[in-house]
Amino acid sequence: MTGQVRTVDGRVAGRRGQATRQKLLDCLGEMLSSSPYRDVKVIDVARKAGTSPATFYQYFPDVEGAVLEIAEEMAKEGAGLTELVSGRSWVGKAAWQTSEELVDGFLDFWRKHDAILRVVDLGAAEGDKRFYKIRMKILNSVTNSLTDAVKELQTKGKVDKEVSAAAMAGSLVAMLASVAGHQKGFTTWGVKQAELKPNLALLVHLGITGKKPVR
Amino acid sequence: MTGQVRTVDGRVAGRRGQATRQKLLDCLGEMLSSSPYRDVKVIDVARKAGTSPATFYQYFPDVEGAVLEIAEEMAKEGAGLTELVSGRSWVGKAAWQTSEELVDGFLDFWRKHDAILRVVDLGAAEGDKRFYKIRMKILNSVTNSLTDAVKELQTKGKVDKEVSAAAMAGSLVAMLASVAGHQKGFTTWGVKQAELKPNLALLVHLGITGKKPVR
DNA sequence: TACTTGTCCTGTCATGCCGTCAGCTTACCG
DNA sequence: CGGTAAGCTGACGGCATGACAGGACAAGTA
Repeated sequence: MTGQVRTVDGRVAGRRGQATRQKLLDCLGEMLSSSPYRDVKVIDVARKAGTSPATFYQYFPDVEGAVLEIAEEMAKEGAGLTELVSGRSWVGKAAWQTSEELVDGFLDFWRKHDAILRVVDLGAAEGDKRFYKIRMKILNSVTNSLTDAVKELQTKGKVDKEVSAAAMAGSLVAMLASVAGHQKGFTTWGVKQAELKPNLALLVHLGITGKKPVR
Repeated sequence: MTGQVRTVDGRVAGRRGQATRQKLLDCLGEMLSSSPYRDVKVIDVARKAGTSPATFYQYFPDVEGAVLEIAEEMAKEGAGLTELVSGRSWVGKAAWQTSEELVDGFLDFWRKHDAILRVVDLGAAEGDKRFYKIRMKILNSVTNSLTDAVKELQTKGKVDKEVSAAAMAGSLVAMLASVAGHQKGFTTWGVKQAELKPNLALLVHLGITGKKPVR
């Protein structure tokens, strides 16, 4: 389905080529973690990978193109976030546990990939559809599951019909993503991780069920 | 207090100089709206302003420095967001109105300054303290007011003591900021502005008061 | 008006990154 | 061992960066 990995000039990448390519991606990932996106240069990535800029351009059209590649990879992993919601219960004590685990899982994922996610977020906010699609892919895996949860609670009459399930789920997920992206900021401001998580869980619970949690 | 506007080489900028400087800032602002941050070049800004790159460097150390300048200006305006919350009521029907107006005001502000806020957000996420400070200045104007509101409701016994007022306020504001930054994204995904706002207001209301709104 | 002073702008230059190409080296295969 | 395709890089024109010195300009002074 994905076809073979190809170089920019159309050749099929073999064993060695793929290794080089991967090394470049790894080095780019590291650079993104340590320096501002704006200052990441092709030549630096190449140097770090022990190769030349020309080699970089053999595999990627530009820095952005390579970032997209990394992001795509991460998005695949992000699809697994669905399991934080799907099949979970939103009733009684179980609902609280579901909320907590969702928040935990989400924050962990974000912390793990923060550098790339920053860039994806920027690209998406700037209106680049490719980045936006990737961001969607990750967030939707959670958003869709949450939307379903709300809808189900609505059919059971446990949540007001007026609530737009999609908007609610989307807002909650956006909140999680934003807070996750500024976790360091929160701690600097004096809010500790320990009190941040329960409050996020509380908001999730309130948003989905419309009620205070039973702990 | 702010002292005089100075050039990079220490001279005091006069009438004409300040005009040029401002023009450069304006043009930079426009460029940020129309092209990715990574691709904004000094030479383009200078050309757009009808001057030369050398002139740009007379007033700013680099693109980032100029962006900080614009952001600082915006932050001053952002301080006015406090009024969306301070002195408002969080009881009964008034609480719902307060929530709605907060969401409205916030989204408007973000839409107005979206380009520059994107960059500030990125800088803050990357750990740049200067950008982080600006982001704080804007968000705190709302966060602090909201924190006070929660604390007041807590002393009246209307909100659980366990809730961390700061964390709750911070999370809600982060949500608003994130959703605001991806407004276009939401509409693309099929969530209309009309249903987005009430749901955000609902979440704000739930988060602050812990109860469903009375409309 | 001519002169002086300090602000303001730009031409120019060395430096460094970008992105491409031709050509060399390496690996694989019959 | 030759052929073929993959893999890599030196080299190059082009462009942005950032610094400087010097010229243009406005305003005050005699």
